[in-house]
Amino acid sequence: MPGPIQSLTRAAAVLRLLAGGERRLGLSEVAASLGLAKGTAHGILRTLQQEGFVEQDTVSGKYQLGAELLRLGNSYLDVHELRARALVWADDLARASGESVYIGVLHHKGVLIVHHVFRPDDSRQVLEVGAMHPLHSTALGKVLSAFDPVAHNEAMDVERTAFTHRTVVEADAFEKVLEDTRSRGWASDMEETWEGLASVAAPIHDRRRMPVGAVGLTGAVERVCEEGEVRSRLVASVRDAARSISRDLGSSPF
Amino acid sequence: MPGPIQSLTRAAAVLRLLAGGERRLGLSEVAASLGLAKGTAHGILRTLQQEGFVEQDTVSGKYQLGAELLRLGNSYLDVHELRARALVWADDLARASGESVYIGVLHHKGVLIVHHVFRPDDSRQVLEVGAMHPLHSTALGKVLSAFDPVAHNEAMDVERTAFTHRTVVEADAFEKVLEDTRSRGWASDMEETWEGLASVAAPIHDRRRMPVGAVGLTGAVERVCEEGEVRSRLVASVRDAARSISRDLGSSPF
DNA sequence: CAATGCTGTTCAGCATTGCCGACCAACTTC
DNA sequence: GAAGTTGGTCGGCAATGCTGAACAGCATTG
Repeated sequence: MPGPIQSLTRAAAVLRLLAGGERRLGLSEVAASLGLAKGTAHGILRTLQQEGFVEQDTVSGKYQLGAELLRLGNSYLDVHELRARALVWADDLARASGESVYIGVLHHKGVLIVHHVFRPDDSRQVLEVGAMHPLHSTALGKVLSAFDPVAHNEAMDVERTAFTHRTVVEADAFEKVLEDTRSRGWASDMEETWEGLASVAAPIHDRRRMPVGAVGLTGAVERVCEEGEVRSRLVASVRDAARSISRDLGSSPF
Repeated sequence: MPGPIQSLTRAAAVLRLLAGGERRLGLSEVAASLGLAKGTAHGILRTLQQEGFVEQDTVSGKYQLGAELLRLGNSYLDVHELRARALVWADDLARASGESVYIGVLHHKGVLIVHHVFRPDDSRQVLEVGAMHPLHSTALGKVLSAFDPVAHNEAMDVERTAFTHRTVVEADAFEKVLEDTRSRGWASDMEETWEGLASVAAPIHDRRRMPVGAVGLTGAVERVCEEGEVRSRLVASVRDAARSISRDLGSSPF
């Protein structure tokens, strides 16, 4: 395979750098962080700014991500077939379970949330579409790691940080979890990522029976679990939703 | 000002092209649409793919936008100061009014929605964050056009399409609408964009009293209006919210 | 069933392109 | 006011990436 275009990979690195740090970054910081000459970095930033991918604070001169990225990210969702098919099923699942519902796909050693339905009550919640969740500690991540070979490799490679004392970190133990997930067809997360929160998820397959994503719900452990186990009613709802979406995508049910 | 980087502007054009068409595009289509040699287009696409900005359907070989854009768009929202400050106020406004609330900023001859709170009932709604609304027919757009000189120019330049029979299209009449908006400090949209929907919006100013965005609500014309006029209670709520956000941004209230 | 149009992809040669690093101007901070 | 910053610019060199043609895999077509 021929080499990639230098200026493009550098521009992508700039965007990722800007996405990483919370605050705005100056030209010199960008150049130094990426090991580029100031002139080079400036050329890239100037072009990205003209295209709307980057904005410059007129007073401080520092740079941040631009609005065009939001627009393009939204367009991505529009063409995303899995998401489009899953919309109504996710809604039903949220209604039936009373919990927040997430749909995620594998992306860059993590789970990218492509759809999120709020828990159907009036509590204040923040939308997590576009956010990344860890592969090794969430129900969505475990499902992907168990059924998608690529995700499996990435999950084993990545450093599995312990978010809580219940997080499974050790390789052998984690592999065991994935085997269980494969055999029973769904995964759970009992306060392994966030204290007090539990989640359940099941895999979504496409027409060629390849795993393309996962659907799951998350909620307070007191509501989701019973005697240390996930309520079987919720497990059934999640698996039903996953099957329905898969069928919508053309996967035959048998 | 020195010239922009060729390959970058071309890559941006590719992304915008992919964002425009609903369906996936083939290499040849991309190359032809942009007037590039096939080899050139392929190099750009290949690099964008490696960076995750573009994905290729393995079976058809066609290209579509990639997941990384969603992630970056999300990061954009994280850094967006206006949005961060406005979150709670938008929530309160939705609660008080019982309608969906939008926050928009000027972007590329339109209004980019950076925040959207669902109408507080159980109806099925689609999140419009990242979507573009027209400048000349929505309340948000009119507010921006009235108070932001840049938006004003763009609104006058752009071709104002008539979405409904009530849309104000003609230049003089539109200018009149903007003057009214300026004098009373808020704008409305009575079925000028979508049949049956009305909206109200007010401007948000930053610490230097420059207009940086707008906040508004949208709902069924029967609920929002009364005897052909927007309910004054809703107008007051929207303007209060706009003032609160502006104050949060450091704009002095007098 | 082969011919013919597609598709995406590769490659080598050439000159355009954009990278580099020094330089400049405008602000802070001593 | 000097010595740091900062972001921004510019000329010259060569590495870079663009071009256009040729390739391989697939469908549809004659």
